[in-house]
Amino acid sequence: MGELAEGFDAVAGRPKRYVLDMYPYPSGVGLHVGHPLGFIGTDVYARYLRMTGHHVVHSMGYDAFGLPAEQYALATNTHPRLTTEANIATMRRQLRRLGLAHDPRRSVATTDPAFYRWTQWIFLRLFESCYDTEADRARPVAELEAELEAGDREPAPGTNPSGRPWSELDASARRAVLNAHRLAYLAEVPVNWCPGLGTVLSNEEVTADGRSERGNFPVFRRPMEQWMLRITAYADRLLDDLDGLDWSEAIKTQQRNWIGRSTGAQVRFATPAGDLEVFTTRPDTLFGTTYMVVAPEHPLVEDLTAAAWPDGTPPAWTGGSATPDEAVAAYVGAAARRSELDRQAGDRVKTGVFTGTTATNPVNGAEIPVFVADYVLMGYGTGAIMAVPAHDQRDLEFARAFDLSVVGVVEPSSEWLTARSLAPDAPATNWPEAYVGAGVAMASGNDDIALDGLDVAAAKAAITTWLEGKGMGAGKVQYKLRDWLFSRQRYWGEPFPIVFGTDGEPRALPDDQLPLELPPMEDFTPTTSDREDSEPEPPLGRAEDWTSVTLDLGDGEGPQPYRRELNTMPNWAGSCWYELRYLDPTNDEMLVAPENERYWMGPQWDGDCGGVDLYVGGVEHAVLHLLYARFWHKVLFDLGHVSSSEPYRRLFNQGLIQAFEYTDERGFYVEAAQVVESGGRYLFEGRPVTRQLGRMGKSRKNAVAPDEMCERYGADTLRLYEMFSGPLEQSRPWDDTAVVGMYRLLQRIWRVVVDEETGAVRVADAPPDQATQRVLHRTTASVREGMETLRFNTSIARITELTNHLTSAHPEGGVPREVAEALVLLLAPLAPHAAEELWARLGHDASLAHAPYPEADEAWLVDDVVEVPVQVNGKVRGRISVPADADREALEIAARADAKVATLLSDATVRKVVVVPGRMVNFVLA
RNA sequence: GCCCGGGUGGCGGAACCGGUAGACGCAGAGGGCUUAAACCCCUCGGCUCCCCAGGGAGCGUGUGGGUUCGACUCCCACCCCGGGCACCA
Repeated sequence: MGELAEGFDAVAGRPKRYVLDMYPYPSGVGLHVGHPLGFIGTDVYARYLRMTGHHVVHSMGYDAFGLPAEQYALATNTHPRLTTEANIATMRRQLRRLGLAHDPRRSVATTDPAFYRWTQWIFLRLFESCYDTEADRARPVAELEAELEAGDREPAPGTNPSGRPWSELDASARRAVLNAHRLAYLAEVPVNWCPGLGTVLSNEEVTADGRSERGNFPVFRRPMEQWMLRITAYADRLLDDLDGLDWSEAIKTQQRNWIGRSTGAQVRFATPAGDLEVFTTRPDTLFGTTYMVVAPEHPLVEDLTAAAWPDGTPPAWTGGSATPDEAVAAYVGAAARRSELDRQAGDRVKTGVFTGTTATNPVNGAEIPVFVADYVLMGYGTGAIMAVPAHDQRDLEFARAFDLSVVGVVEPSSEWLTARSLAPDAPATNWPEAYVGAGVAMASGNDDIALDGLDVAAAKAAITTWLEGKGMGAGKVQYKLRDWLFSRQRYWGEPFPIVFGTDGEPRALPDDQLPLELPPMEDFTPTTSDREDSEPEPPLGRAEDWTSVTLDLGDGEGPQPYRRELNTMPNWAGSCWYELRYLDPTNDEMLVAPENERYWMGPQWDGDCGGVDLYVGGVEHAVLHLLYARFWHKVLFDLGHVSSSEPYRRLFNQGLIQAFEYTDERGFYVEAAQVVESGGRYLFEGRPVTRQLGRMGKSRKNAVAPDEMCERYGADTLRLYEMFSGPLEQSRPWDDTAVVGMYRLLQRIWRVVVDEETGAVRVADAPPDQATQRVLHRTTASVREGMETLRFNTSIARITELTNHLTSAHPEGGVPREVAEALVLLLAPLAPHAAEELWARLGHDASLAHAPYPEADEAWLVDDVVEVPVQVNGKVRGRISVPADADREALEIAARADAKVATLLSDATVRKVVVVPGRMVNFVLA
């Protein structure tokens, strides 16, 4: 340990360090051509970096291929496309052909016990760490406990339900307080239970229509005791630190939306059933609150339900029931039966029933009705809202449906009023929609406070201060982000390094007892079911010798009987930190030596967060892997294990190779390979089908196998084609016929060096002529630029131009050796196999993998003579050849001398002459 | 509905900071080599029209305006395509 990562590519005396990482599986471990794009792109770049003198660690991503295929498929039971060994064998073969064969030295197999060990080690750090609400940094729970014991601080608000001081708490209450601070904790939480997969899923793994992201099975909500990771403690930093990252705005926006920070206030409304708390982003509109709503799942629903309808209750509020009890029970029951799908795909007509109870508006003492309605979600805020129909569209729709009053408390702008043909003094009741724009407060005052005339921000601040002073509310930041559900009922995954004593309390395994390996099992399939009420049965529960053990945890208790945790960690666990392991892959004392981490990933300049220099991955990990990994990395940073505060400084999202897919009149996919085109129409078995561009996949019957292309043209042709067809970040269709172009290019380059008849080298020792020098250096500069900016397509175009120049300048061979060698070196990162072979034929013994990449000589980049366009009134009317350094005057004289221009100028008045030296001349006529 | 991307020849795509639009490749046309085909090599090509084989004119980067001597590039409005979020108070 401690040696500067020999990495895998370390070269003595090459000090420029570079970490290149990729997450190569855009969507599961299927076989589609999106993968080679990422693979090849990073490989090209890594080869270029090595040749330009960088010290490179090039990770090959989070390796799922270390698994025995059958076990993997059975254990996960989630990849419809990866179910046979043949599939994996095909993928491996494909990688071999691409020259990217599985190399054990370069891969960190996350299923390797040595890797498990450190994943489990990090989990224990999470379990034994808390976050401090004041410092918002991870630190050992033991520190917090000592401070509480010494009376230096009190438990953070919300972590101590009893409210009594630490010294008066019994052992179990103290554990509960500490648990409420831990970054990894057990909790009975409503989870996403997916019987089809036999496991629970995290929020991020559930799609918007309530199905599993993998396998597309229905998902149900139910309470279960599960391991949770307190990612919410990092919400602010995960949000704020996005600003310093070199990531696409699209991904940053997705993370921002997912974290969903909103600032507002929590306000308490008094009701006969107790206080009802709401969260609002618009406390300034408190005076416009005309009713309240609680979600059907709200714990106070029952208490809020009155014994009888108050006098004068409108019939529409009662849901047709004789008593509030009946009405609320019917509504809550109906809401519970509606699936997530119905609830969101519905027509969004506002429904609800009155509870029969009123609440008191704290600012004006008004008695306002409390409703139960499903447009309020239990999962956000407090599950209850104050409704301000004048300034919230949803509330307005509900108010209109139930004939509730609408009170405007923010003056609409005059534009808004005129656009709706409203008089300035039109009452809010007449507004066609809620006013949500900026404006000053009106009709908002009581004996104590007056908001009238304040703008929205000032009014928010004033009312929040007032509420705090009265003890009726407080400023509050609310997040959409939830804690991360971290248990899975699967066999395959890291077992938790946790055992339970006879008291039922969780205990950490000591670090020196890691790794905890999975027990060998005959049958490790999850128990799946199609019944919503089925019970989760983790496969590990069937390994009885493993689950019940007698251990000495080194805690002074001696050997004791324990029961192991039966759940395993989700597949995201390993991918949260694997990039660190590449920096020090054989270290068996720590996950990564600090000096290695500092060298490769430490901050490079003032204010730099550090991290991987370039991370290539698909966009679909925006709120899964990329959020989880940032969270883990920040915890490791807080605990002092890494010096970088972010894992991936720069993120590059590669595009996918797409393919045309064809559907028949019923909308079913037909075999794309058998569709024929005729006269602009597409026919399958004689019947017309519709064509669409989409992702490749077996189910879409449009997958093309790169294998065939490799077979026919070789890996280099495939690499070149994939890189050439467009920029790396862009998705684009696969075109079988276009592949041949790159094959021809390689053949022409081959023939520059080798005589095909005799096999002899046909380069000449003569020096290149001026024209060739110019093309060579120009090409070199452009190719380098394309490489730096990951625009490999333009680099290949420039190499093609150089090749075209050489073949036409030397049709019989005899290309100057130094030019031929430069050409081969330029090509090397893109087509390494062919380049290596040519390099050897040119008489070099050593590989060109670390040969210096050609450099452009500035002297050859400037032309003596340039051709510039001459415009008349902005239209090009001629071209002139002038010395490159010609001044304005000389340019104008030359331009006027051009025969055609002279004709156009002869009987016109030149009003103005614009001359850009070296660029163009423009005559503006009167 | 909101938030991100993106619209350039028959096709994939080039074009630095506002300065020759269409590099490079595919497909296509014509020619060479060949008994023939394939491979390979050479030439041509944005669209429309005009003179007559070499040029000339007009129109052209989703649409409509604007700024500028000059706009694929900058500004305003709109249309279309792709992706994400979606009753988040």
